Amino acid sequence: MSTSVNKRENILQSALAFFAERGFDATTIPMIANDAKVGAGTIYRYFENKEVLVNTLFQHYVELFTNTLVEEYPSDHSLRDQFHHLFQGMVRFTNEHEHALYFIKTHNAAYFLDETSRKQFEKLLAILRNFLDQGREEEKIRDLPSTALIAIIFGGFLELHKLIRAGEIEASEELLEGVEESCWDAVRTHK
Amino acid sequence: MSTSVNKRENILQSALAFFAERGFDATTIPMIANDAKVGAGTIYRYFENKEVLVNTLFQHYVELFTNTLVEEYPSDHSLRDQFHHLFQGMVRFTNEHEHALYFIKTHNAAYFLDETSRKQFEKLLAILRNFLDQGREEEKIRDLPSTALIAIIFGGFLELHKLIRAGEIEASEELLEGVEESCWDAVRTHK
Amino acid sequence: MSTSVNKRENILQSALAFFAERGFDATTIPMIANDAKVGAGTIYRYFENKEVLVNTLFQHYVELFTNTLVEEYPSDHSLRDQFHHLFQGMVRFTNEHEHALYFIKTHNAAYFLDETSRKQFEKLLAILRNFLDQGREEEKIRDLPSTALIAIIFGGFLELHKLIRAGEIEASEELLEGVEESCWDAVRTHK
Amino acid sequence: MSTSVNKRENILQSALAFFAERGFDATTIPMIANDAKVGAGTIYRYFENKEVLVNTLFQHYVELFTNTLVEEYPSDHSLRDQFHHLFQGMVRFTNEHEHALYFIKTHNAAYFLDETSRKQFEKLLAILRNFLDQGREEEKIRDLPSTALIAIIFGGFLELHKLIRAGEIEASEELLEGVEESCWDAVRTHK
DNA sequence: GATGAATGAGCGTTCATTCAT
DNA sequence: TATGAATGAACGCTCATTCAT
Repeated sequence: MSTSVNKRENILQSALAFFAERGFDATTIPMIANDAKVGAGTIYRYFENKEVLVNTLFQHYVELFTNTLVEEYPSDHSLRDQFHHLFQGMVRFTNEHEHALYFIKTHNAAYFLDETSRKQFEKLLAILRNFLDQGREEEKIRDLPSTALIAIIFGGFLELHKLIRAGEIEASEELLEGVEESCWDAVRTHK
Repeated sequence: MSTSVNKRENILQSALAFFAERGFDATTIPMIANDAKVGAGTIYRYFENKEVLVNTLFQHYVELFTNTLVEEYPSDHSLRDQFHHLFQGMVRFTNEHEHALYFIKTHNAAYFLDETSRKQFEKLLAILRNFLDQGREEEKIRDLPSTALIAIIFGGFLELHKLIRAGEIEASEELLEGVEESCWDAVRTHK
Repeated sequence: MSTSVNKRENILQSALAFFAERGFDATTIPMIANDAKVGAGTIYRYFENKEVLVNTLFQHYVELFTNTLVEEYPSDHSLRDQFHHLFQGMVRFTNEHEHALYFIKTHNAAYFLDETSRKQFEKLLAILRNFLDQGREEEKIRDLPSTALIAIIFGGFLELHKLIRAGEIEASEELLEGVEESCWDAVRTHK
Repeated sequence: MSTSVNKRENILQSALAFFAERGFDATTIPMIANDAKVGAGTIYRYFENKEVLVNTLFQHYVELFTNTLVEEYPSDHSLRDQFHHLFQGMVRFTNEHEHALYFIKTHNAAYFLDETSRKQFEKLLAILRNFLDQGREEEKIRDLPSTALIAIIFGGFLELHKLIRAGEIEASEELLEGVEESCWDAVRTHK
C-alpha cells in the first residue's frame, strides 16, 4: 500500500522528467521503469498504457498549477497585484515542480491528449482569460484577444524557463522581477 | 525533371507539416510518403535518411527566415522601426510558410540537429541579439538578457501563431499590429 | 531459467544450421526466429544484433574445435599418429556438431567477423601449421606452404563432409579411414 | 547489336567478379550495373532477374570448364598423364578466368541454382568420376567413392586458389607442380 | 502485487524490379 | 534499345504491451 503509493509516485516523477527533457515520443517505458526502479510491467499495473500515463501526468500538473494560481487569489486588490499573484504563481510552481510547467507547455497541443486533458487545460486558460477580460473592461488591459495575451505571457515565461533549465541564464530575483515587469508591460494599456 | 523537383518539394512540404504538428519522433516515414504521394523508398532517393531530411528542412527555413529579417534592414532608422521590420519579417515569413517558424521553434534544440543546423540557428539568434544589444546600449531596451527578451518575443509570437494555425483566433491586420505593440512594450524601457 | 537457456540454445542451433546451409547474408532473422520457435524480438534479448550472433557462434565452435584437436594431443608419438589424432578430431567434431565445421569453413574470411573471431580462427590454424612445420623439418611433410596443405586437408575433408551431409555418400568407418589415408598421402613426403 | 553483346558481356563479367568476391546475396544489382557501366534496368533486358543472371553465369562457366577438361583429352595416355591433363585444365581455366572457378566452387550448392545448373555441374563431376572409375578398375586409384576423391582434389585446389587470390601465397610453377603431385598422391593407390 | 522475459507490430531503411521516357 | 527514378516488399531492429512466474 504505502509501497504502492510510492511506486506510483516514482513512476510519475520519472515519467515527468523524461517527458519534459526528451518528449513523450522519445521516452520509452523501460527508461521510466528503470529510473523509477520498478519492473516495466509494474507501470501497467498503475496505468493502462503509455497514453494514459501521460494524460494522468498532464491532468495532475495542470490541476496543481491551476490551484496554485487560484489559491489566495487577491480578487479585491489592484489588477497589477492580481497579475503579480499570477506571475508569482508561475514562478513558485516552477520552483516546486521543476519539470512540470515545461512539460505542460511542450505537450499541451499533443496528438495523444484526451478530452479530459484538453478540458483541464482549458480551465487553466479560463482563469487567465478571466483576469484579462476583467482588466480589459477597466481598460487597463490591451484590446487584444485574451488567448493572444496569454500566449505572450506563457510563451515568454516558458521560453525563459527553458533557458534557465538549460543553464544558459541564471534565475535571479532581479531577472524574474524584470521579466514580470516586461510581461506586464506587454499586457497592460499604456494610455 | 519537373516531376523530380516536385517530388522532392512534396516530401519536404509533407515532412514540414508533420514535424511541426506532431514533432520529429512522432512522424513516421510512411506518414510523410503517404502524404507526399510517393513510395516510402522514394524519400531515400532525395534524402539519405530521416535525420538528413529534418536537417535539410531546418537549415532551409532558418536561412530563409534569416534572409527575410536581414533583407532591407533599416539600420539607419529608429530602433522602433527596426523592431517593426523584424516583427513584420516574422509575420510575412509565417504567412508565406505556414509551418516553418513553429517547426523551427519546436526543434531548435533537438538532439538530431547537426553542426550546420545549430550554426545556422545561431546566426539567426545573433541578428536578434545584435538588435537588442544595440538598443540596450541606447537604454531603449530593458536590461534583461537578450536571450530572455528573444524568448519573450519568439515565445509570444509563436504561441500566438499556434492559436492562429489552430483556427482559434483570426490573423487580422489589427491583431498583428496590437501584438507587435505588445511585444515592443515587453522589450523596451519605459523611462 | 531452463527455458531461457533453451531459448538461447535454440536460437544458436537454428542460426548455425541456416548459416551453414544458406550463408549469413541469405539467412534472415525471421527464418531463425521461426525455426527456433521464438519471436523475432527475442533474439535481441540474447544477442545484440545479427553480427554479434554470428560471431558468438563462430567463436564458440572454433574454440570447441580447437579444444577437440588439442585435447590428449600425442606430442611424443609419431607424426603419423599425430595426424591421425587431428583427423579423428575433425571426424568426431563433425559427428557431434553437424553444421559447425562447414559453417566455420564457409565463413572464416567473412567481412562481418570481428577481431576476436579472427584471432580465434588464427589460433586454430596455428595448431595445424605447427604440426606441418614440425613434420617438414623432419622431411616427412612436403615442402609446400603449410597454408596450402591445410587447404588441401580442410578443403578435402569438408567437401567430403558436404557430400555426407547431403546424403550422397555414407560416412562409414572404412570411408573415413580411406580418406584419412588419402589426406595423409597428400601431405607427407614419399621419399 | 555489337553494343548489346558488349553490354551483356560487361554485365556478366561484373556480376562474376562480385559474386566471387562477395557472394550472390551480398551483391546488389546497382553494384553490378555501376561496374558494368549500364543502367540498372538494362540488366533486366538481358536477364529476367538476379537468379537467372547467376544461373546463366554458373552454367556458362561450368560448361566452359568442362570443355577445357575435355578438349584434347589424352584417352590413350597413362592415367598419370590424364590426371596431369585435368589438373592443368584447372590451372589454365583459373588463369584465363580469374573468378570463375572460385565462383563455381562457392555457389555450386546454393539454394538459388536451378535444375539446369545442377545438371550442368553434374556433367562436370561425371568427367572426373569417369577418370577415377576407370583408374580404380585398373587398381591405380584408391577404392574410395569418386565423389569423395573429387571433393579432395577440388576442395584442395580451390582452397589453394583462394589463398593465391587473397595474396597469401604466390602461384609459382613449383607450387602448382607440388600441389598436383600432392593431389595425385591423395588419389592414387600406393601398392 | 511485482516482475521481466517474451512477443510481434511497426519503425527506418534497402534493393530487386518495373516502366515512363 | 537503354535508362534510372520510382516503387513496395521485406529486411534488421525497437519497444509498448502481455503474462507466466
